[in-house]
Amino acid sequence: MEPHEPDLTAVPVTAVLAALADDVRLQIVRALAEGGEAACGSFDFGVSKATRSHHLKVLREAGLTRTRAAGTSRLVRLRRDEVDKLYPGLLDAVLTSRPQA
Amino acid sequence: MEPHEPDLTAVPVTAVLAALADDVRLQIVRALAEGGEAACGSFDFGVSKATRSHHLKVLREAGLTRTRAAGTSRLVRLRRDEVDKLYPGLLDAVLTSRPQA
DNA sequence: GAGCTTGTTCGAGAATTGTCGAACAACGGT
DNA sequence: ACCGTTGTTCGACAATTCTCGAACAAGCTC
Repeated sequence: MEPHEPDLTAVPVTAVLAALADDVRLQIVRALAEGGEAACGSFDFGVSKATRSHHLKVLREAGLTRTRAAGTSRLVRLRRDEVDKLYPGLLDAVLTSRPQA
Repeated sequence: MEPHEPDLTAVPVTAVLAALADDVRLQIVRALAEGGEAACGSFDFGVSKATRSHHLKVLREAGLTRTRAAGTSRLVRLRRDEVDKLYPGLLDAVLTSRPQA
């Protein structure tokens, strides 16, 4: 069972935007942008682990993250370079916005 | 009845992204970016006028467009400068992506 | 004023999405 | 081998969103 990490060019731009258009997922992306690779469990934003797993799947299938197994954990990281190359300014614009707006 | 055009800084970034994360609305934004101000009726992307009106409302309430009355029509335009200032690169990233992805 | 054009608003239905608990799977340590 | 930890998957339910036709409102023209 592959993690299903698509080529970013194959993902509709609306799917990328939709992936970023959620508070929980945006918090995950912010954490990844700031802290680099992190275990799934390190994201605790007030949702159940089932919900968190769902959000990570959305991000992964939108081509925004990559996941690799590490023991009993899974490490997630942002596909920063690829996203920046295909959508220059997108992540910057989203990430530098004050978290509250 | 006001058009309800919020200050862009008052709109959550997730709402802005969600507004852009739809095919019909993205086509509208593209058309506005390319052709400047346009009447609501000029957008014909295969949806009913009720649906089109709904999408224009979403864009307006996300702070992305402004609307002004002009006779029996309403002219819509992109708030390009404001968006670019608050989210540099966002519109560029979205608009320059080939329409099909 | 009658009639046409242009848009908005009002339900309502279909589809998608976010959320959860419970069950399952894989790994590591004792 | 057992157990605890870490995640994923499976229904299920609630909420949101997209879509439409019909009704309504406002403005122009005859």
